[in-house]
This record gives sequence, structure tokens and C-alpha cells, in this order.
Amino acid sequence: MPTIYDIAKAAQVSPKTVSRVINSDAPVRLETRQQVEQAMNDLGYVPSKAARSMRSNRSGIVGLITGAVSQSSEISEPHGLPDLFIVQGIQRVLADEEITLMIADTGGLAKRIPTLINTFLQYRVEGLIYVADRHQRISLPPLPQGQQMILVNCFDDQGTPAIVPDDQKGQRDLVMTLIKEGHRRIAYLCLHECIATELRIAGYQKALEAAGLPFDLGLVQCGDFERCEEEPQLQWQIIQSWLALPDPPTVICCGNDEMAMRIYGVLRTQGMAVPEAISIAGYDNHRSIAETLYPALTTMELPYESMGIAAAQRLIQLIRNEPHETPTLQRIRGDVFWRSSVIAWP
Amino acid sequence: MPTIYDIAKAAQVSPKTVSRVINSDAPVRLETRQQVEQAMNDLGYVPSKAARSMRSNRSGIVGLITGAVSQSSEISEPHGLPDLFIVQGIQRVLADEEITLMIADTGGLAKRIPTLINTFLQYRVEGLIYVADRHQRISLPPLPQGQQMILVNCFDDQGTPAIVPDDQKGQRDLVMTLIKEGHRRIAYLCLHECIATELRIAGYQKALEAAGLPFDLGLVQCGDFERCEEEPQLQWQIIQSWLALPDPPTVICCGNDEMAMRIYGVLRTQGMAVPEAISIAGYDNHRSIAETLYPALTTMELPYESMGIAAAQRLIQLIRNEPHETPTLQRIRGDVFWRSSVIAWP
DNA sequence: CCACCTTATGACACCGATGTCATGACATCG
DNA sequence: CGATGTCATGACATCGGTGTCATAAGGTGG
Repeated sequence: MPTIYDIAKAAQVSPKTVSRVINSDAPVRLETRQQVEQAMNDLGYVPSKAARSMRSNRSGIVGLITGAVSQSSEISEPHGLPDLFIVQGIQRVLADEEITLMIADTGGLAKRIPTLINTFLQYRVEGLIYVADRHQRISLPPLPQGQQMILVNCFDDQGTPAIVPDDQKGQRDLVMTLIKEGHRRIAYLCLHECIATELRIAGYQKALEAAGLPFDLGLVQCGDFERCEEEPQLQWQIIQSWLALPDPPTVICCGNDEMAMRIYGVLRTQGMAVPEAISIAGYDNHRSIAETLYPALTTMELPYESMGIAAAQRLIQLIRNEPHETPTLQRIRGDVFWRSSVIAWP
Repeated sequence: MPTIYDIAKAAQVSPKTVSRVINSDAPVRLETRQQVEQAMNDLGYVPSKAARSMRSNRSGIVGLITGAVSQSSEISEPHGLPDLFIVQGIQRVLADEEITLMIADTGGLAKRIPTLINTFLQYRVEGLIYVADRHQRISLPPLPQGQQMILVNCFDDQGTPAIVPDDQKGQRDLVMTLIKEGHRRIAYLCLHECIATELRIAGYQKALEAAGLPFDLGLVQCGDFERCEEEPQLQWQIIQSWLALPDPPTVICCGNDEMAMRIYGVLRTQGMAVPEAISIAGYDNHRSIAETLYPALTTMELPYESMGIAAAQRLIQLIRNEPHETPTLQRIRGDVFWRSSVIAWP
């Protein structure tokens, strides 16, 4: 690979002049410039970022770490939406700013994180992004003074800037839409206990409150049986108990689109049609499920791409040292995707 | 960020001695070593890869480009399995070799590829990987002499090493398994015309041949109507025509898991139970669909992770200049995942 | 006509590491 | 006891660029 010295020799100028042509940071005679450009083309010159960033102290690299922060050694299967979409959002923004992304994956092992961070520091990344696979509280090892970092889909107690989905407003908006369409009895078959579930139940409750509807604790049940063999029966028991109520629900909100998909199957085997017999709503807008299911699934978007975009923008602000009034914890809203699994209630 | 000179000063030794401690490539007196290590700890020293790689000519970086190679400016929606799994496979292998992965995405615009490659060349990547979003023939701009590159999920006419799924053997193995379980009339509702479809139809045919079963052209139909509104009706028409045959199929192979999922919906609305009335098989082993569907879907794995692993291993071979007898085009086999959407036929 | 400025270019040091060679202190051996 | 070898360390050049300063040519103004 040729260097500016090779170019300089070929163009019969000094290396510094080649540098000036590359950076156009000082006047160069037209004729000289053309000679240099000719030489660069002929030799196929590609500047070395390593050399450049050594001098300028700007690597042009941002490091991204994905993966679970589980302490155990077992690799947890991803559930729900792949965090890939967060990464894509980040990518798009950084590419526009000519920042290159380095990606590392913990492979589910939290203990690898310090090593990964260290590798990134060796490359003198200008910023770090940690992307969790689900909304959670985390704790990362301390970073060197001045090293910028953003958390995505998670947050910590050290006041690190974080981007999370607005689970509460999300579930609230979804339920409010259902209410607007005439539903009064809304059941919620939620996921196992976790931050998202907590926030979404609160949102569900707020939507009822806002509409002046009573909150019936019996209509909220955990429908997540970790895919055990009896799951369909257990889920059907819950649904059956709801249907047996004097005032049964007209719609079931599921903890996520995957669960909604399973509930489709459960209802089908029981001969109940969606949405004619009962409406179903999901959460995540996991498109390969929500759009493909038949009937297509009404759901609340988990705004992973927007979160990625927000994270990248925030990080660039920090790197550039631009002023901002953004709170430490930035909650990102998603949209309701209204499809045919829910019908309006008269 | 401190340098070896800062460490050298703090430990009252020469920079070269610090270097020796870091690399342990020459004997250092225990006492001296401890002083240096102490200083490194105190100051929080992190070596600079930029400086190192300048000297050694080894960046420790591999560049990966994902995304469509479409010439148009429209962003195509991914269909089928996310190529994320390929990337994860690559990641795992490279991480073990202490190689860092830089990732760039075309965002669906092929014209961005030369720019992305150029950026990677600036970082003096030791290898390049291009990952396509579906099995296809591509054509990439020429690379500098000696620059290693691997294609994944695609191939070209220039003899660049490539890793692709073995679509033919895949469909063949799936159909052979169905035959082994007693099915004799096997319908194939394939995807639109593309390389994968071509190969899979050939595989379907080979499986029938091997079992001495006749190949009935009428049992192979394209069921991919690009999610248009009438898709369910059109699909039902095809299935109905099959069922009206004197010797109707007992199982339908679908072009991929998404299509299988839609067919579940179509059959349900027509009151046909899976697998009691008819068995269904998919392709891809898109787990969030295949495992979640009820009943769970029998399908052929699209071995994305294995492909990623194979690609990374191959690239490392090339970088290290190790001898190999691997053919240019390496086809990766997947496994049949036998689940409850297919029942054995008496 | 000389002081002064602008334009175009080059010489040289430096960023942070490592390879090469030199050097001084001991230990070993004939 | 001097020659030789090993150990531990340092001085210096080098990788590929860029910042700083110097310098020569040509233009302008008093």
C-alpha cells in the first residue's frame, strides 16, 4: 500500500505538499495539485487512519457492545424483537457523520464486557454505546475520565445518559386506542415480572383511569409460562376464566407479539375466531410476526430504530461537546399499529 | 490518556523497557517489571492500537458490509431470516482470534459500497466480508492487490471465496424426511423466482427421484404474492385445486416459515386443522416463528450462524495464508427441525 | 528601490509504539 | 585473569501522516 512518500516521489513534490492536496488546508498550485492527484490515482493511494488519528487524536470510531449482562454462563435465547434494529438506527446516524462503528458482542457473558471495553479503548474510540437485549437496570465497570458513553435499552445508577423505550406511555397509548374504539373490558396477559411489565401495567392502569374505567385486578394475569409444554393449557385456563366472567373482556392485550401469536394458536384450537370472537393486541410490532399473522396483529411499536437514532445523536452531541437540555434518561415513544386483529366495539 | 513515555517517567525506566513489559518479548528484572506494572495501573495505561498497527502493519480489524446490493434507491424490506445471525457467527469466531469487527451497512444502496470499502481500507483491515441479505449473484468493485475478501450468502463471477446455504440439499433433505415419515404426495408452495427457489425445486425433485416417486409439476406452485391483499384467497385457490385432485397432497412445503405462518391463517379460516387435515412444513427455521407457531413448525434450517462461522474461519485461513483445499463456493448444510406441524403418514 | 506581504513549497519534529543496535554489569570458562 | 556469553537496559530510527516554521518567488506600496 503506497504512502504519501511514494506519491511525493512520483509527483516530484514533498510529502507535505501531498498532505496539503489531500486535506486542501493550504493553497497548492493547480498544476502541482494535478500532478499529485494523478500520482494518487496511478498508485491507488489510500490514506492511513492509524497514522492520521495518531497525530490528530481523533479515531473516527465509535464502539458498540451488545448482548446480555447475565452473570451466568448460560447463553440466554433472545426473546422479543432483535436489538439489531437499534444497531441499524445507530449505524445510519453515525454513517452520515462519517463515524465508523466497531461492534462487539458479549455472547451473553457479562464478564467479557471489561475486555471488550478495553479493546475499544485501545482503538481510542470517541464514544461507547452499550445496547441491552431488553429494558433493564445494569451496572458497568468505570471508564477512564472523559470517555463518553451511552446506554440503550437499559440504564444505571451512575447517571450515564440512557435511551429507553417508554413502556408506560406505550401500553397506555395502546389501551387508550382500544378504548377509543369502544372497548370497555380490556384484559392484559402480561409477560413475566420485569421492568417492562411493571411499566406497562402502570400504563394500562393509567389509560383506564383517564377514561374513567374501573381497574379490575383479575383482568391482569401473567401469561408467560416460558414455553413449557403445558403453556397452551395454562393460557387457555386464564382466558376461560375471563370469558366466564359476567362482564367478559372484548379484547386481550398480550405481553408481546410472540405471545399474541401463541394465543392465536390457543384460540384456534378452541374454535374461537380472531377478531370475531375476541380481539387480540400485541406489543413490539415485531414485523415478521405482526404483519405476517393472519389476521394481521394490532400492536404497539417498540421503537428500537428510533432509540438507536436517538442514542447516536446524543452521543455525537457529547463527543462534540455541544450543549443540550436532554435528561439523563430519555424515553422514546412508539406508535400504535392498528391492524385487523382488533375490531371496533359498538 | 497516558503513553509509554508517561509510564517510563513514572517508573524511572526507558520507554523501551515499558514496551518489553507490555509484550514480554525480552527479559526484564522482576523489580523493574513490578515498578512498570505499578505505574501502568496507577496511570490507567491503555496501549494505542493506532501506534502499534502502524509499526507492525497489522490492524487486527476485519471489515464487514451488510445490506442489499440493489441498484435502486428504494430500501427493500428484509424478508425471511435476519442476516444478523450470520454476523453473530462471524463475531464469535473473530473474537476468539482477538480480531475486532468493524461493521457498515449499505442501507440498501449498492452505490455506497465503494465508499464503505474505502473507509475500511483506510483502517487497513486485514480482511473484508460482504454479507448479502439473500442468496444471490453479485458483483463488487475490484479491491487492491492482496486484499482478502469473503462473500457470504452470495457469490460472484470473479472467483471470490463465497459461503452460501446449500438450498438444494436442504430442500432435498426436508422432503426426504417427509417421505421417510410416509408422505407420498408432497406439494411445494414456493417463493418467487430466485436462486434459492430454483435450487430448492431441484432439491425437491431429487428427493422424489431418490424415492422413486413421480414428479408432478402441478404440485409445485408459486405461493408468493408479495403480501398483496388478495394473497390469502390466491393461496387458498391453489390449495383448493390441490385438494380437488384425485390423489391430493398430504403435506405442503412452504417457501419459507413466514409463508407457512400465513398458510396456517388461510387454513384456519377455511376450517382446516394443522396437522390433522394437512401437514405443513416451512423453510429457514426462523425461530421466533417456527417455535412460536401453534402447532410448532417443521422446517429446514437456513444455517446462517454456521455460514458466519465458516466465513470467519475461511477468512482467517486466508489472512494467515494457511493452506486449504476448500472450493471457491462453499455450500453449508442445515438440519431438519422436526416439530408438530407434520404428522407421519400411515 | 527597498520594506513588506502573499503564495507556494519544503525541512523537520512529533504522535505512540516497536525493531535494531549498543552498552554496562555479571557470570562462566579455558 | 582476560575472553566470551548472557542479562538487563537504553539510545535511536521508524511506521505514515500532520503541525510548525523557514524560505524563495512574485506583487504592492511608499
